[in-house]
Amino acid sequence: MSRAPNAARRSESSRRAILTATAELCSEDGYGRLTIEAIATRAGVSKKTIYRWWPSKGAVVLELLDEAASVAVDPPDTGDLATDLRALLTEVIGLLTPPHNSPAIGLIAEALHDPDLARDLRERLIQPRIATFKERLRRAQETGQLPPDADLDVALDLLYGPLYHRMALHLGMPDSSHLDSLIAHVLRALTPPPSAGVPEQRRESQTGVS
Amino acid sequence: MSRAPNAARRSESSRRAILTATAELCSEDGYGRLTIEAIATRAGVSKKTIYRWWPSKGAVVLELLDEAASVAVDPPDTGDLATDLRALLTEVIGLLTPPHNSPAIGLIAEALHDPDLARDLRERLIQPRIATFKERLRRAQETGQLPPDADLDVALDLLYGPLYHRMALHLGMPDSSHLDSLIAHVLRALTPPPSAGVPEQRRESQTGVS
Amino acid sequence: MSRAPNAARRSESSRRAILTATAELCSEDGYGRLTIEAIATRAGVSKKTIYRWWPSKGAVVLELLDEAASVAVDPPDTGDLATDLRALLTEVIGLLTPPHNSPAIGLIAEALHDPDLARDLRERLIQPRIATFKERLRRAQETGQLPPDADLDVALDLLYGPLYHRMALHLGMPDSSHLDSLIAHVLRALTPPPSAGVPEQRRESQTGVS
Amino acid sequence: MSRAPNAARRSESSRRAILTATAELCSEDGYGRLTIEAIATRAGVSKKTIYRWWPSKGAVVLELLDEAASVAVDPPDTGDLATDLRALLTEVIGLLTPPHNSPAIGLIAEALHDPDLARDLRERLIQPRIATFKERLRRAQETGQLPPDADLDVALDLLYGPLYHRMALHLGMPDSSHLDSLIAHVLRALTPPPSAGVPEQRRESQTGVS
DNA sequence: ACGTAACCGAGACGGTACGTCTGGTCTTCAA
DNA sequence: TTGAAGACCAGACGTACCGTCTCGGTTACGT
Repeated sequence: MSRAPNAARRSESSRRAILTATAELCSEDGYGRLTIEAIATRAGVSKKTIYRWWPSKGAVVLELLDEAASVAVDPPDTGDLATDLRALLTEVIGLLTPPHNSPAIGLIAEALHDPDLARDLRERLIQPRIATFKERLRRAQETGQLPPDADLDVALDLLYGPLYHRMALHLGMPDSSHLDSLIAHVLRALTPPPSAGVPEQRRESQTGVS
Repeated sequence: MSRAPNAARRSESSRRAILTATAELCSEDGYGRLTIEAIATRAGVSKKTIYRWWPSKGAVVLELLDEAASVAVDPPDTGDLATDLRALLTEVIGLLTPPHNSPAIGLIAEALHDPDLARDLRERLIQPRIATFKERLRRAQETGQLPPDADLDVALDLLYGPLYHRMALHLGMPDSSHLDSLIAHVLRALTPPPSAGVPEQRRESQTGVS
Repeated sequence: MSRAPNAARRSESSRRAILTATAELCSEDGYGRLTIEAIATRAGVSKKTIYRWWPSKGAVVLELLDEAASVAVDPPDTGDLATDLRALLTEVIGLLTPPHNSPAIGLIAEALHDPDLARDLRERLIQPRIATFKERLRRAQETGQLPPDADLDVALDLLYGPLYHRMALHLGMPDSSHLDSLIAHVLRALTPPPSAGVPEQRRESQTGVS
Repeated sequence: MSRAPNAARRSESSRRAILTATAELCSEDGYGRLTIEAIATRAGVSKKTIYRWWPSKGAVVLELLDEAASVAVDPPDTGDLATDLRALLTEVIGLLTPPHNSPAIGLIAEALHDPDLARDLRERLIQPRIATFKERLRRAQETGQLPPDADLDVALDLLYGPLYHRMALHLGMPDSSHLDSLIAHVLRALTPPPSAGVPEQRRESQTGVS
């Protein structure tokens, strides 16, 4: 019969101390070494206070990333699709490229056997970015940079997929030219079978990249 | 100054018991609940014996998968590229689709913060499959199903990437039609910009898929 | 510099609720399981309110016993000393014989490492009873049932001592015949060394018992 | 399904370290401040190791006292009963008179709400001393210092009772003259109603005390 | 009569210690 | 002289209460 704590009376200073301590410890020792005990000690906070507001250390880190992300709800829009996709992918590459032991990677690892955390991760971090991504593609359809019937879900898979693939298998994130090549391939895949002048349009947008 | 154990005197029956126990426990409780202690108890083996031959529980599971995989070194070759890619991807989908709590997923999760395990995983399980995959693409180039300058690394990223993407974010494995669509898109991406009869060839291979 | 609360404004209903809840919890789970938190919850009272008026859970229980005790200030006096001593001892036996987990015993246990509580316990529960006990013996001296120079402190020790001895070591409270025997021995101890007809006097008083 | 640990393989050095640490902490901070955690830390031992062999901190302290006691199985026997009783009682007074925060008192307090510990305490510490005490009285009966039908259980109650009474109520241990007086009274109580030369014998023993 | 002091409920907070768990190492003993 | 059995150190886990502390709301006194 554990009743929910009263969020109104929550101590913001404790919350801040916890997130700060988590960030520090995470960058010092890596997500793997991160411990609720250590967070509590570093933050000068009772373990109970952490457990009161978060179900697991993963949830704390998720909130940390959530804050840090400060999601740009509006997608970048320079007018050139490839450039904007590059920007979006580069942000994710940043999250998945550990200087040491990335919190994002740790979070994904933990979510792999914690369905609750997985759901939170998806809802709070991933879905907003997916929406942003699709919004940009939708604009591209409006401007004719992409055909109106292009499958945006496939685009999502093809563009983000490689990053997770490489993360999961420790294959190294794509460098700048890999990235350009990937984007070019995917844009080509999304264009309709060659019939008329559509390809020219695509080529124009690619030209804009260089 | 820990001396290496003498592999020649290793007890094969212990090894078998350990792997069997690991398999059982893994399918009963899932990788997450798996414990060296539990393996030792179930296998009737000392913990020391496990630590003597494997550095971590991940390594045990890796060996388990390695055996079970008995990789078909030769790629499938029905003559139709899309069909064969489908077969290759479907195998991976099987590994990444947990009936319960897949050992493969657990292994990937653990490898995310264990570089040694990651290396072993890559060398023993992943690279052989990548080689097989590329071998099939190379044959496709020889038969003209793919252009000779197609970037096989990009193909790898685009085809396997989506699976890991979906695994990592719990988005659900692609179903049959998703898969067809992905393969079709990727094959289109790999063909050169429309100039000659190549597109026809591609369309043929797509027809073969349906 | 915590100022003393104003007793005049104290809420009697809270006090009652706290004592009632304490009594219930004590009889349900025993003194050992009793916690301030549980009392507060059961009584529908803030923990602060308890701490405002009592220094410890022991103090609450002490007040509970104090109320329940409703000390008979006047000692029993049937005219027969042994009978009256029996009555006095029987009351204490009742307190120290747990049907379950006696609050009195719990209180004594806690007082063993809480000097403040020990003092309160002595002053509020014990001393009045000792005074009553001695008052009865004094009357016995006046009526000649005890010699005028009988050592009343020794009598106290000899009569109550066995009860605490048995409580402390879980030896079981004396039954009816033990009790008679104890009283008889102690009365004999208090009589002066045999010189004249004194023994007869004692025997008379014993006869009065039947 | 917790299997019992194998006592044969128990580490004597750990056991010693634990008991030593317990003794130190007990005399430094008192029984009340004693903590399993602190014992483990001080002893350089895992908490698990303590819990493996003892059910509670009380049990550890009990074993400590048990060792320290190294009970003299043979009762003192100077030939004078009162003198020997004095010696026996003085030993107990020593245990129950805290220089600070006596382990024995803490143990008794804990046993008051821990029946298992109470049983152990009785069997390992108390009963042997009771047996020793009664053995001395039995010899006194043989030498005629006590009547053959003296009730030894009553003697036990009357002699040890006062000590526990005073301990429980923080009344202060009896000083030397109190003690003499108590013993004298009890010996008188154990002698039969005056009829023959017995009193002389008693008086002799009393003389021996002074 | 009305401001204000202080009690009240509620419960979040920093802490301490609990007893359990798992990981990896070290010791013992039987074959 | 190996290897099964398992005790050991280490320390994080999540829980239970502790006693302190705000926070509004509500008496009830004192001016």
